[in-house]
Amino acid sequence: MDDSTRRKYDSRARIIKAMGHGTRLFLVDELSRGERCVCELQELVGADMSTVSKHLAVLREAGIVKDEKRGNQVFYSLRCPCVLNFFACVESVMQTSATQAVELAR
Amino acid sequence: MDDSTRRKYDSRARIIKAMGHGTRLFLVDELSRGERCVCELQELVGADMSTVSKHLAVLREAGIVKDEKRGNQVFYSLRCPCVLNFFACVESVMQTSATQAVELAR
DNA sequence: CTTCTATTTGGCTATATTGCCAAACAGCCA
DNA sequence: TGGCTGTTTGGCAATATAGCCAAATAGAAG
Repeated sequence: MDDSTRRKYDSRARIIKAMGHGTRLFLVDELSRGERCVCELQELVGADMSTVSKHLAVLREAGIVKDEKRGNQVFYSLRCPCVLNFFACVESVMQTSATQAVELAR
Repeated sequence: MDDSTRRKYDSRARIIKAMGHGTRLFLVDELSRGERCVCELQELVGADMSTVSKHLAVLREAGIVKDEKRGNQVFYSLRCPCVLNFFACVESVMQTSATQAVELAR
């Protein structure tokens, strides 16, 4: 694999990797229902505010969410709702695994 | 977020995370064109065979690929071709970022 | 200006991931 | 059996990530 090919896959993987964490996946799912401010998200996640803020920064740097400051709050929302397609595919992978596990057990 | 919710998102994130690495994303892309044995993939990736094997193990454990031993070779193939949907979405995220960057520059 | 609230950043430790080498393993063939 | 090829596993060092606390920043309101 040459350098430019590697860069191409690395940059794409970076976006996927941003969703590859339980908390961040939860944030994306929650944002699919509309914009939320950091404090709302922090409440839902139940982690330190700084932790949630850093997760949101990862999603923002990957281009998955955007932020908008209003007053002294920051509202986050999905920039590319297509990321929700991931959920259906992941369910299908889990389904396939589960089905196969049952078949093996028979 | 309660424990069962956390587990739910963690297990889904684990699948996404498996794709969140340049080499593994490349492997999935290559496997979308048909099954390949480890030595073919190793040739294409250009890393140590053990490295490629470990990446394939990550994809296998996530349920994304399956392996089949024939003779003394192991052939890998996609178990859930829907993962290819990720590519289109990732392109769209990159497109959005690029478009916005251009607009900001104007 | 001071204070208060909301958020981000810096810094740290604990943990996880990556990629290489060497060794183990498995199937094939002489 | 012994050697050969293809693959996986164990182990290690380097690097990256996660999450907490404390400190910095920014806007709002007194």
